Parts: sequence; C-alpha cells; structure tokens
Amino acid sequence: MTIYDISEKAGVSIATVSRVLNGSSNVSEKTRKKVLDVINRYEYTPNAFARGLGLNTMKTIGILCADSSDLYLAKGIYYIEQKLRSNGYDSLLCCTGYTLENRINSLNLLINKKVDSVVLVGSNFIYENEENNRYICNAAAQVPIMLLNGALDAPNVYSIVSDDFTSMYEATCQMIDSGVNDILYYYNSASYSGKRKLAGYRLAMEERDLLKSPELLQFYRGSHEDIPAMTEHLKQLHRDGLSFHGLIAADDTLALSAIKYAGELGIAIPSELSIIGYNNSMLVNSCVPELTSIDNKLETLCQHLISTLLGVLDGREMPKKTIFSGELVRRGTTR
Amino acid sequence: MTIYDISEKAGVSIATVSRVLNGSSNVSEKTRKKVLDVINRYEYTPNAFARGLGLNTMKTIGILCADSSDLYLAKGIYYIEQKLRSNGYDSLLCCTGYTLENRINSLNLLINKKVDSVVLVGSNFIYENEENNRYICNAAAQVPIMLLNGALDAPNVYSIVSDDFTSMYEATCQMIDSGVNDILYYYNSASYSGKRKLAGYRLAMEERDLLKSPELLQFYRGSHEDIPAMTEHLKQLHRDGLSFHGLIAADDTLALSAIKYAGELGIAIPSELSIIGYNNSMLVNSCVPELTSIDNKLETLCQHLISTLLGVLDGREMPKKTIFSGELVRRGTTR
DNA sequence: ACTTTACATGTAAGCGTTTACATCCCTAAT
DNA sequence: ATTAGGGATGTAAACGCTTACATGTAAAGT
Repeated sequence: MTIYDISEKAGVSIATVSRVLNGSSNVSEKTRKKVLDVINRYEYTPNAFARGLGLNTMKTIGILCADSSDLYLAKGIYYIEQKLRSNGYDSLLCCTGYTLENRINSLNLLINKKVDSVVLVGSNFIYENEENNRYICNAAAQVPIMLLNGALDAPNVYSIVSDDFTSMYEATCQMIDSGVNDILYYYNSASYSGKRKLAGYRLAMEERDLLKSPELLQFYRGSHEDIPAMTEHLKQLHRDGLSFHGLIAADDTLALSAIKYAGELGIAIPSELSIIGYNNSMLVNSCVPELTSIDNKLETLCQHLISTLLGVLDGREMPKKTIFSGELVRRGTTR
Repeated sequence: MTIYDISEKAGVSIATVSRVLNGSSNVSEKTRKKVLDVINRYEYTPNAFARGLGLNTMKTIGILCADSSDLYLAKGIYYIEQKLRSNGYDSLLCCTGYTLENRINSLNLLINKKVDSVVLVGSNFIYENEENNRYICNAAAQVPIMLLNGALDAPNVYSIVSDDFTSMYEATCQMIDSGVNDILYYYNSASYSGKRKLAGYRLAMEERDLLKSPELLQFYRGSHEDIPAMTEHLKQLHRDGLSFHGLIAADDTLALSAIKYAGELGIAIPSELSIIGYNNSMLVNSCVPELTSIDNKLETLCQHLISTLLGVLDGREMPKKTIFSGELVRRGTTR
C-alpha cells in the first residue's frame, strides 16, 4: 500500500495525498476529508524510509548511556523517553559501556541512523583530557548534542547539569555543623559530576581544616551494584584502623553499603555514624534507618533538557548551559 | 557526500561502490581496495534512509516495555540491547506505561519505523482477555514478535519464559518444609507471570490445605518503587490482626518492605518471619539480613531470546516457546 | 465581459541507495 | 584463430515519498 494506491482510490494526485499527510494548508476541506477517509479505510501508513529520504529527518533522537541498568541512568532514560514521545519524537537507545572506543562507535552509529540529535545521559561521557572529548565535537558538527549532567563548552552542544558541587558542599557543611568532624568521602566515579561532587566535599572540609588524611577519600572500584563488595571494603578500612563518624557517598548504593557496614559492626546510626547518600533514589526508603540523600532533581533536568532540545531543533536560540541546584532530603541517617 | 561522489573519486560506477559497500563477491580485489580507500579517506557513510528504501530493512529491533525505570525491566532491556548490538542490530526503545491504548500505539509506531522485529519485555503485555491480545497478532502479521516472560500462542510470535510457576511452587514447598505454615503471599501484579507465580504458591499451599484464609493473598496497589507505602500496608495488616510467619513476595521490592516491616515491629528474621523475594536483583544484598530470592535467570532468557530472534530473521525454523527454570538463592531471610 | 488574484490541484524532478540486466573483456577450450 | 563462458563493471529502473513549479479554476475587482 503506497501513496499511489491511496491517490488512485481517492481520485486525487499523490501530491495532494502527501499534502494531507503533512498537514499542508493548501488542501480544500472536502478533498482532505476524502483522502483521510481512504487512508483510514486502508490503514495506510507512509513508508518511513521514503519519508526520511524526502524530509531528511526521522523524528528520532538518539540516547547514549553507559549502562541502562544503572538505577539512576535508567530513571533519566525513562524521563527523557517519555517527554520525547509526548512531543512526537522517538528514541533510539545505545548503551556503550565505559570504554571510549565503544562510545565513539555508538555515537557515529546513531548519527548514521539519521537521528535529529543525540543526548548523552550521564557525565561519564566527558573526559578530563580535551582530546578525548573531540568525538563529541565531531558529532556536534552534524547534529545538536545534549549533555545530561555533564558539561562541555563547544559549538552545538548544550549542557544541562545539576549543581553537584554546591549540593555536596552544603551537605558536608551541614554534617560538620551537626558536630561530625571526621567525615569519610566514599565515591566510585571520576566522571565530570563525580569530580564536582568531590570538590564540593573537599572545599567544605578544607575550609575548616578537617581534611587531615588522604584516607578520608575512599574510592571504590567495582560494580556499581555490588553492595556486598562495598560493604567489605568499608569493613577492611575499619580493620585497618580508619576511624570516621560521618560518611558522605557519591551514590545511594555506596551509602547503603555504609548502612550495612554499620549494622554488621554494631555501629549506631546516626549517633555514632552519620550517612548521606546521593540521588535520592528508591533505595533511600529500602533501609533502616532511611537514608538522608541529595536529590538532584533528575526529572526537572530532563524536562529542561527536552525543552531546550525542542527549541534547538526549532531553530531557536537556546542557553548553552543550564544549572539546577539540588536539595538535601533529611531522613534517619543524619542527626 | 553520496555514493556518486565516491564513485567519481574512485573512478568506478555507483554500482561497484554499492557492491563493495554490501560485500558483494563480484568485485575484483584491486577495485575493492581502491573504493574502500576513497570511502575511508572521505569518511563516507551511506545514507540510512536511502539504504532502507532499497533494502526495506534498517537492522533495527524495537523494544517495548512498560517502564524502563523498573529495576527488573531495565536489566532486561540492558541485556537485550547489548546482545543485539553485538549482532549488528540497533534497538529502538519505547516505554508505554500500563494502558492498552498506549501499547497499541507504540507497537504500531515501531512497526511504522520499519523495525525488523519487536520484543515485548515483561508480561504486562499479555492480557487475560483474548481480544486484548489481538494487537499483538496484528503486529505479528508484519514482523516477528518476541515475548520475554510472557507467552502467547499465535503465528509469528515467539515466547521465552521463565518457569515462574514451578519456581514459586518449589519455594513455597521449601518454606513449608522448613516449618512455616502460615505464609502470606504478597504481590502487586496480575500480569501473565504474576498469575503464574501466584498459582505456584497456591498449589503448594492447597496441596497441604494451608490456604485457610483469603487474607493470606495480599495485593499491593501502588508504585512498584514505593517501599514505604508497602511497609505501611503490611503494618496495617498487622494492626488488623493478620498473623503470618512466612512471607513470599512476587518481587524483591515487596520483600524488602517486609524486612522493613519486621524491623520496625521488632519481629526477628528469620526465626519469627521467613521471607522470600523474587528476581534476585541487586536489592537482595542491600538489606540486613540479606534476602533469599528466586533468580529467574534473566540473562539466560535474554540470550536465548536474541538467538531465537536472529534465527527467525534468518529464515530458520525456531521453537515457538522456550521455558527456563529458575533457582532459589538462599540467604539470611530464610532458615 | 475581462483581467487579476488566490487558492486548489497536478506533474515531474529529486532524495541516495540497491540490483536486474546489459555489456565488456579476458581466459581457456576447440 | 575462433568462440564460448564467466567474471568485472556499468546503466538505468526501481524503492515511496516531498515539493518546486506549472496549471487550472473560481471569485473578486474593474
């Protein structure tokens, strides 16, 4: 069933059919009805390839992320997908894992698929090394690139970020003000936002001259899902004699492992150990006591990302970088 | 940069360029090299639309799921996406939510996008009412449909399911054998696999005449992420005087809420309350004690789904339904 | 009544591939 | 030397749509 069949059955030319298909104004109400009628009767839908060839767009946005099974990224993908769909766009998902080469390949692949834009979900896509970010700039030469929680100052790339630095700074200050001086920072990522979070903690601690030992910065290598391994890591630190009465984690899973660690060692929360997580994910309610966590307003970020994207695709001038501040949500793991 | 530019620069016809692009055999090694050289030098990539128009396939598989932010579904999507990519296919993701109308729309949309197949992730897509499943059959008339954890006997639809019935039956038997007679069944979905799980529990209980009260079947309505609400629900049951020394949950989140419930009421696990969850997700390690849970081998299912799909696309005869059995992974919430 | 205008519709030329078919040239068999 | 055969290459038609341009028609203005 092609546009020719429809035009024939409706007794008009293919141009007219195409016009009603594309909502062109130059069609009389009568013929529009007639054509629409035939289209519905035969359940005709235009061939997407041919349409793409003609229009050079498929109303599809590429989504690139490291790992769609990550709790936080999955949420981001979900919001973005939803909001795109309600604006008439589809999304093409690519999970790249964490190697640069795969990322470059996936990005090119998406662009070859003729997506109208690609949004990079998560800051793992931004590198310290300028050279490594060139693949993003190359891509941006073809289509606008949207960065969720990552920032890069380059033509045709737009960044939507949460102010992780300030969130972490303020959370640390508040924990210090509550009377905790020896605060361990527990993190597992050296990504763009990972660095910003760390910097926030660091500033708060250094301002008060509390960052006495490099041991207070603890990096966990390993799967972002492997809570037992994280717990074990903390227990090892304990055995090694490291002492801390506060723990700030760069992710809720890390914080959760701290709760387990405390539970297994009989350390009381929050009287002997205060804990703050990050992301305010569903995990915060899964534990006892419930986890104090920083909410970085993912849905707001996504909402804004999509409206920026739609603006860009519409040819409007849009802000290159937008920053949203987060919020500390207090629960049982802090005083 | 089109195939014409390349053919010109390489001094051959577009047909030859197309042949090397598609790995056709009828090209001399010398010209193949020459053309490849030009292609690489100019970083040419064929236009996906034009190619699609000619070949009528885009090497893209549609993925339909209710909610990609669901822990379990997200994992499934991840595995499928990975395995597709490593076989040269891309994936187009659609989250439909839980209404039939949205599903029908999304499915049609994917097919209009000319995907080569669509895989439905999660059994929420299968309805009791035969009539409601017709949308799947309609779709199957166009492209093969793959069902992950849902089954439908229809032409051109292939089902890959875990044997939730047996897993649940055996888990229930084991809990009974461990000395627990009053086992609450806690569930939140009446989907295809939801029903099968329930039936497994039911059989085990009824065989021993232990299903004394309908109160032992507790349905939780509400967000699959809202653990506090689930916990509250259980506490309400307790207040209402319902007594149980075992709880089997259709999902780990539900089981987690039971752990919280026990914690808040000072009920000892597992001596006073045994708990079994479902999915063996990352949540099982996030709590104290760690959660005994049924692993339904999601990765195996996905692996199998993809190889079946590739077989089907390859024109081979493939099994219409494949069943994998699960496994009870014992941890601290059971004796 | 005749021109102008504006709107509705049709015609045909792309868009960038794939591929059936035609052509050419070279090798090998007679 | 002649010819059949086959591999390499080119030509051109298709794929199904969009859209600039041409054409036609009816209402409005003179």
